[in-house]
Amino acid sequence: MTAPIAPADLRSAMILASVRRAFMEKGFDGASMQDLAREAGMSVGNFYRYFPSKAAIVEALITGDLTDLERDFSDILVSPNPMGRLRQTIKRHVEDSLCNGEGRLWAEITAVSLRKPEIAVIVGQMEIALVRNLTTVFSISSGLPLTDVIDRYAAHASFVVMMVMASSMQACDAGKQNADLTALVLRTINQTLDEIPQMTLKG
Amino acid sequence: MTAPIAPADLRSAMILASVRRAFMEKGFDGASMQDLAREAGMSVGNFYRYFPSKAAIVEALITGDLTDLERDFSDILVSPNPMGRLRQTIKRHVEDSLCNGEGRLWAEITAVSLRKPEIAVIVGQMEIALVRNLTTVFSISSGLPLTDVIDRYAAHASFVVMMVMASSMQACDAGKQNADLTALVLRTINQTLDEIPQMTLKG
DNA sequence: ACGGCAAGAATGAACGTTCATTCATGCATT
DNA sequence: AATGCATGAATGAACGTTCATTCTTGCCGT
Repeated sequence: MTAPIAPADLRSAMILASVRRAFMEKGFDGASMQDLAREAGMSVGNFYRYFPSKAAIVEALITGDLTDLERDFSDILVSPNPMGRLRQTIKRHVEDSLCNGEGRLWAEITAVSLRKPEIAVIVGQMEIALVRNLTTVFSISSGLPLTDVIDRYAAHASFVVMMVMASSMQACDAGKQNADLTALVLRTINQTLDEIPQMTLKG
Repeated sequence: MTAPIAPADLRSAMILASVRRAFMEKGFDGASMQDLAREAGMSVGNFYRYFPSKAAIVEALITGDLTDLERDFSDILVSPNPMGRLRQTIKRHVEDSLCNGEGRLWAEITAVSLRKPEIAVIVGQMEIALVRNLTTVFSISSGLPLTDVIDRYAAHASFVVMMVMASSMQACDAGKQNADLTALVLRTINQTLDEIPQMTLKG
């Protein structure tokens, strides 16, 4: 049987979605529980029925992002041309995430993760998941065993992740400057992916 | 005559140096004035004789970093081979800044600058200064007029800055993973700099 | 050499505010 | 009547900031 989605979980997910705005505008330390509750459209007391503490919200938020990423990759992995699909997903992500506020959140998460070990663990899990997913794509498109790919190209995966993150954290001025920079980022990512061997198709 | 350094300025500079640790460990919002004062080895009240508010400390801290950068570049610009000197300065910076806590501070600054316009202004000035300095180096080593270089290679400069920042914000695990990643970062930076035309030396 | 004294460096308790968290209470629905 | 969801006022701790006060220093007339 499929796991039934508890209504409370659904509610929690909706709360997490609304709460992002408050965190974007004020930061994790700057946003108060009052702010979060207001943004979620409920009272402070009721808020605590869904999340036992402020720290729990932050952790749930990051964990939720990890779930989203897994979903993106499951799409990529089942596609007929995973590597091509990966490239276009990254392109879209880099071009869209410029001014949508998602970068603010990631900058916040990065800063906190370098400071708080318990957050570092969660972010570390996410990066491990990303690298595993990326190397899996590499493995499929190259035909090499996953273990070999991890040995040789894990750093390539990390590097791509780093570039995507970094470009999402750029200040958005919507000028030529940013467009040129985005182009350079995408070119570099593509060059990095070009270094992964490709399986020669048999006719 | 050289501008005399007021003792108060010297003291402020020392306070800024000591205060970095508190900000690294707790973040800009997380560190209290009591924390900062304790780290600076003085009472809270006395602390306010040197900085009128918490925001002023943050701004002074970032501005101080800008001054440091200008000093680095003045060394580079007067060297006989500015481009080579630039490469080795970047290499040293990327390799050293991995686990020394400077990345924590930059992650914090990045996050705040995406959130607070007044901080964004200061960080923006720093990035402008960096790009101007880098393009000046490009201009010298290529022989092209500065305006041309800015037109064509400002994005290259921004890109290099972005890479250096991003790699300093990586979590430090001191393993093979990080070493490989750093190698990729440095390779990419060098490739980017290779695209700047070099003046042919005349014998 | 020495007591008196102004100047300002330094202190930490106090202030008003805001924070995360809790709890007594109300309002449906059964 | 009873159960579960929701409220927002209450609580105590901690925050940034201020301020009355105490130390430290160096100079003065003697």
